[in-house]
Amino acid sequence: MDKNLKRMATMQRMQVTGLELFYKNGYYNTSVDDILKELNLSKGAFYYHFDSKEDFLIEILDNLLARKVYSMLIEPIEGHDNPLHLITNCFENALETAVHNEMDCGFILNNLINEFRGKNEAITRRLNEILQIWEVNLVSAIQKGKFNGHIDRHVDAEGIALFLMSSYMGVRTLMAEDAPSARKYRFMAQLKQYFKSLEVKHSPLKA
Amino acid sequence: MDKNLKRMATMQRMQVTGLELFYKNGYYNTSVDDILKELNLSKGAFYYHFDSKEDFLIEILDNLLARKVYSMLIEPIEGHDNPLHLITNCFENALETAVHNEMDCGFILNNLINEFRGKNEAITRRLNEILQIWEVNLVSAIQKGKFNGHIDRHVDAEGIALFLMSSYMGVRTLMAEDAPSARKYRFMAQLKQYFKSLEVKHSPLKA
DNA sequence: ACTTCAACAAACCGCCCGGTCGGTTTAAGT
DNA sequence: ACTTAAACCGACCGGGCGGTTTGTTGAAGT
Repeated sequence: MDKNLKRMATMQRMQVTGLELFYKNGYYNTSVDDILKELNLSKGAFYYHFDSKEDFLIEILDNLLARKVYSMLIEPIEGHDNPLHLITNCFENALETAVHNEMDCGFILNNLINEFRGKNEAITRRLNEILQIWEVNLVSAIQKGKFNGHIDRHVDAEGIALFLMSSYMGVRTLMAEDAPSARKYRFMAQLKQYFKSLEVKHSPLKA
Repeated sequence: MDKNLKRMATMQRMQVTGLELFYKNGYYNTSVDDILKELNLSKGAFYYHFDSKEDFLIEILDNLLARKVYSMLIEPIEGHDNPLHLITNCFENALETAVHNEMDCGFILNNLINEFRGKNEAITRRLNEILQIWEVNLVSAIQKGKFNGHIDRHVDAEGIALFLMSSYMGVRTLMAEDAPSARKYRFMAQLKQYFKSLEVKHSPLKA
């Protein structure tokens, strides 16, 4: 179906620039016209493809944001290597991407969550679902590390996951404000320091 | 001057509810009318006391937010005790306050920074100033701890401060989303774990 | 008693946004 | 060549927002 192809292409274009502008300016401060102006399209085109601005956002969350989080933060930590190494590399790459992003506006999931909290239940739930998927995968990676002998058996996997998510979300906000490269470097150093305390304790007498 | 007293009282009331609503709904999604409706005041009263909505916000940042951050996050870590203990207690209290806050909407400084990034230079600068004051005080507390022998001399004070600010900002966002009490508990446990790795290394042979 | 002015009320203005709708173009099917 | 429907255009509407202006009140000063 050629028609269907064009339809999908146009919808995709709209969603991509929509996500960009929502990221840059927030949802409520981005008008539908702003998005359409960027694409040289009209309002008729928009409301032909989407029911409403909110429906548009939901499509973006499911089609683009969820996949983005998965490919950048979840998929890289899958595998059977030491999860602390996997997570370190994953964060390193994610932060490096942020550093090189000319217009870094922080962690978009964090921004959207803050914007919709207490204002739109449906959107908030969807955003939290993405967070939960991230959390679940972190926890299971850590537990796998405990089982495989990479991580101390006594640590709290849920606690570690929460600490990782918190610090990542926070540093992304701070990196967007000032000195992204320096802050990334400092953050990664402290993360490694924290991870060292989670490794299995080798007998000090044996060393 | 009785007049001046009343003037100050009205302005204070406006600022307090203004901060509340900006915290709950964000700045751009809170209309001046919303604030005035809450106080049964008119727009005339508002624009008699303040030049604009932006001027109003700046007054709030200087008069209320900066002091709030100082009293909750900076003043408690001043002193000559072990700064790791001081920071632990400070975070414990700050997070406990958030847990008991019926309408916790995360860390307001984080929310405002995300909302104004790339949109209002003057506001963003003021918000960053508050962050910097926090950072400077964290750094100096840690350095004092290094000097006093509470903290390992080889650690990077700026890195620790950044890591603390990041994780705090992040966990406040996550606590506002779900399971605040459990998340606070888990977070504090991991923070203590991290802090352990920063303590002065006692000779293992001596123990 | 009269003036003065801070303090507030309320109507109003211009702008912008989300959403609608009738009309036009494009292209596939026959 | 004609039909049909998808894809798109752009003027328009209702409502809400930030901000202004004009008018009213009430207490202090003389």
